[in-house]
Amino acid sequence: MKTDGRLARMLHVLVHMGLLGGRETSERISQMLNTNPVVVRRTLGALRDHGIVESEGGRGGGWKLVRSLDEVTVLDIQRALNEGAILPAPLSRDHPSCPVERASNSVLQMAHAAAEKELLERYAATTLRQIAEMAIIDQGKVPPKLA
Amino acid sequence: MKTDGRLARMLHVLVHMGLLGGRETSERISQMLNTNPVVVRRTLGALRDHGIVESEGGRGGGWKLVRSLDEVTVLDIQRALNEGAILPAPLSRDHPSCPVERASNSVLQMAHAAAEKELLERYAATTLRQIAEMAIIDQGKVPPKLA
DNA sequence: GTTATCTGTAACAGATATTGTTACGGATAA
DNA sequence: TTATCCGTAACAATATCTGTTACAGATAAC
Repeated sequence: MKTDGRLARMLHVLVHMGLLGGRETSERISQMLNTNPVVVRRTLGALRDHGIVESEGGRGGGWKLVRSLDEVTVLDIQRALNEGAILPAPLSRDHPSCPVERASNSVLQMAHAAAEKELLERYAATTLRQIAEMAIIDQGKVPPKLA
Repeated sequence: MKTDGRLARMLHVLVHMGLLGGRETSERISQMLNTNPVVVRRTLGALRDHGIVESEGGRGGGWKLVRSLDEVTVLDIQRALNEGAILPAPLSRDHPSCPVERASNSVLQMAHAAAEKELLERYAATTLRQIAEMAIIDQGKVPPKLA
């Protein structure tokens, strides 16, 4: 299964934006993410539609985090990127009326629901501020002069 | 993200095979799964390599469940199909030395590990027998004459 | 008002993974 | 010897994210 790296990238860049405070162009952000400005505009566009960042065109324009780092959770970003289930159960639909298929699907459905609940709780409990603080501590652990 | 339907399909068909008791051809199994015999041979081949089913070629050949329904868990099937992580965290690798990227990845890694642990526990606690019993009860709930 | 910046989007190729098909070689029992 | 069946290669179809190029529209500087 291929992983979707947008959530990790958005967490990364939003924390940078929150720490820097000002407006950043998609060009600069694309350098932070080692990718293309269009990819940045495409993905940040979803966050703008959910009121997490704002964009401004023209000279001096760019992207800015609207809410405080304390007010944004990992779950907020996840929901902005994808409204559906995070861990959809991989069910089969070969013979929907077959009791065995239904029982198999039911088992998978319940297990995935429990896993998703665990994931959602942690996503909801983690703010961008906490990530920023982890990063600052990490930075202190490995001073440039010593590492 | 596209889902991988092999686990659900294998649970479905293994329960049928366990209840029927005998040997089934990939042609018949493909009808249970509403698909192609080659898909069946491909997927059941992975289970054979893990000692869950056996295959025999030639006339009268086919596939047979080697272990009892009580002895096979959902986790056994999952592991036979895919040895890797079930819920790999979608991390970014844009700037591996950036503390912010590392902190973001760390948060995602821990959350997914917790979710996967929950999922594994349920997979390990569910046997094919339990699925078979659920199917039988389900069948009783909706008698053909009434449904 | 012209120009240099920036965003918004369409369009298309590339990578990856499962699924569906066809084709054919090899093995086994009647 | 023949009718079955598995094993596997090969290829197209599908789906999703990603990377790129191209261009239209908006905005501030001059």
